[in-house]
Amino acid sequence: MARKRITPGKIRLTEVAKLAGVSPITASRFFRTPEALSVGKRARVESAAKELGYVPNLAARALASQRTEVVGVLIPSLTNNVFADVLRGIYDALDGSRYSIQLANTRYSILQEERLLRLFLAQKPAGLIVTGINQTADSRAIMESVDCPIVQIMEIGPSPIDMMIGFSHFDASRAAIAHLLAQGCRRIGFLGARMDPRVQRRLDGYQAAMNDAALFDPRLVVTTAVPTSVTLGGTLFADLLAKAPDIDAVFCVNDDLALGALFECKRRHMAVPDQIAIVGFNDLEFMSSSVPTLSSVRTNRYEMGRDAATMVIETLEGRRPAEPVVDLGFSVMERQSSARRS
Amino acid sequence: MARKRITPGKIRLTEVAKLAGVSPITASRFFRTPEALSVGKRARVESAAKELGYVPNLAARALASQRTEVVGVLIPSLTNNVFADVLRGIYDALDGSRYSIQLANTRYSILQEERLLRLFLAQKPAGLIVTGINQTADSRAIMESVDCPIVQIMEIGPSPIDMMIGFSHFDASRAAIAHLLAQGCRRIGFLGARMDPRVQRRLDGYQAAMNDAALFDPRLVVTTAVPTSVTLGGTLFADLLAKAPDIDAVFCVNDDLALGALFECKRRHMAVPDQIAIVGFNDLEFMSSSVPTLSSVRTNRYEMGRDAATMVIETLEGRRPAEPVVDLGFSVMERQSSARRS
DNA sequence: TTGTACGCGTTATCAA
DNA sequence: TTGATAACGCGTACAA
Repeated sequence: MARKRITPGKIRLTEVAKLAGVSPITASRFFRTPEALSVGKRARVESAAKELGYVPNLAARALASQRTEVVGVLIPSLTNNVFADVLRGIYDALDGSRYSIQLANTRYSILQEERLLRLFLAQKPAGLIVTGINQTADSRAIMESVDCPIVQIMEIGPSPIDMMIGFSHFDASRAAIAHLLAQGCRRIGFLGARMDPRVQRRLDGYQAAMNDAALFDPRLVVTTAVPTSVTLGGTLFADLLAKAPDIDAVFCVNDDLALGALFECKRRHMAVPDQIAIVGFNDLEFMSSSVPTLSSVRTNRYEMGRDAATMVIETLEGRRPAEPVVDLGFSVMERQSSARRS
Repeated sequence: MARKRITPGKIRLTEVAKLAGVSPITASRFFRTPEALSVGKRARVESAAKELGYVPNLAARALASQRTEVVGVLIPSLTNNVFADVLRGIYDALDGSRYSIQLANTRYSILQEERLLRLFLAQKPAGLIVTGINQTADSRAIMESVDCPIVQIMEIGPSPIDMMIGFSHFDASRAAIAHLLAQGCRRIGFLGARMDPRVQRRLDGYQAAMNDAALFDPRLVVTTAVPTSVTLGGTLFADLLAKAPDIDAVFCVNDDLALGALFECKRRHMAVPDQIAIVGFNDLEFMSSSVPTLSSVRTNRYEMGRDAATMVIETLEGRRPAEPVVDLGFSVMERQSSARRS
């Protein structure tokens, strides 16, 4: 009853070891800790592997070692430029390392996120990078019980699951409003799209700043759950003007909306900044080259991704970061679109 | 010498099977082909799995079955909006399915691509989606010897490795120039950044169209290897004006450059389209809401990603697409920026 | 520094 | 429809 499966042509570690004249485990060590081999055997295994075109079987490795070298990354959107920058940072940091990335898209749904989390964990990831601080209770419980470094990115808050890197969207938004107030603006509109948790906190920051100045008026706020776009910026700005024709400034929760608002101003022949000041959020590349240049709140997205990945690696290698929560801050980039002749 | 490793608390298939009162293989079948079980056992295994909180071990599964359910995706850039749309299509198509995605970034390097390809293949992917038709000879050889569906995306050409979906960048570019010629433009500049193979083919298309009209002049062409940006669009346009002050139109290889050129025109108080017509490429969302609206060549990026993923799935399920090469075409979106009063 | 023995958790194969 | 057996390819633990 020879119901063996043995595939004959296949190159396994055993084949490499045989050709090199060593035991399989020695060949195995060559790929993981080459410095533990004598120089002679090291060379023999190396050339044998090359000659046979050996490709390690990652599944077997993962099964035997009970771990993998993939870092799971959960982000809410692939389309959003903001995450593209974060991702670039993550890929850059992990590129030279032994770790690879498993990326998934939660589509701004924490239920979806929970599902993906379970999927990821079935693969025993080396580490995890997740977006934001609003997870389901189950997600949190799962992550807290898992034994791998986890970094929450994009924002900071109390009680990190493990580590955290980001900034305060509330403070950033409030700083943007403070800038507009300092420019002499009083009727400052707010344009928001998608309204995910971080955008919501920007709205909170706006409201706090306006309340502090005794200038808050609900008619100044226009939001929608619709995903953002430049076109939407124009639409929302038109809505805002309809509700509050006397505005002298508008704060947009992202730069696409700001650009859309600028175009809408052009269409209506409204002068920016003299008639309407505009401030965006994220400081995408185009903000500094539009006409007029657009003010925005710069956030350190690339650094966020890069450092989050680095925190994972450092932890895996036993050098846990001293500070589990990193505030990357932000800066208000004051440009022509909000330069009022007070 | 009992150096067993047996972890006690762990829930394996065996535990589930024991609780359900069936053999492990029966429990295994429940997760793969539930309809092959009798109704009674099916229910018993199901409740046992739920009760124990069983999570399948993907590494063991991959090792035993010699395959995985991940589709590898190789793209040259994460920052480029163009790929964000393609990715969204891929994720959307694969989302409901059993397959997950392994994404890697080649950074526009075919050597990097080859390295990543080897890495992916060590995981025995269910399928592969790669960008473009310019792979190294080794990459091609590797892919041709692999037994899984492979789709090349973004462009089409002769001799697909397996399947292909995209469009002709040469034709698309030529169509854009034909449009400008039809508008009465004669001195049509060309702005190119990054100059990857597909951009190069757009340049070829431009040159062919201009030669056909006996209007080609090397001074009209400005290119750089630098990655694209809106700011760069302004810079390149300024360079073009310096070399050829008499241009009456500019074709930009992407929309960021086009927007940058538009802003540069504003800065110089050059009327668009009356003095300078502008046409971009890709038709990103903002093109239709700028002032003036910007003409562009629309490409079906989302569909490309979605259909590429679908082709992989169909092939895996035994329904191989009738046509291995799919041309998604393009369309020239004629907007204000190129509407000349002939 | 190198090797022996065996387990990792699942599925393919064959038989009933 | 169900089950027994072995195999998937590698790493861990321990010994030499």
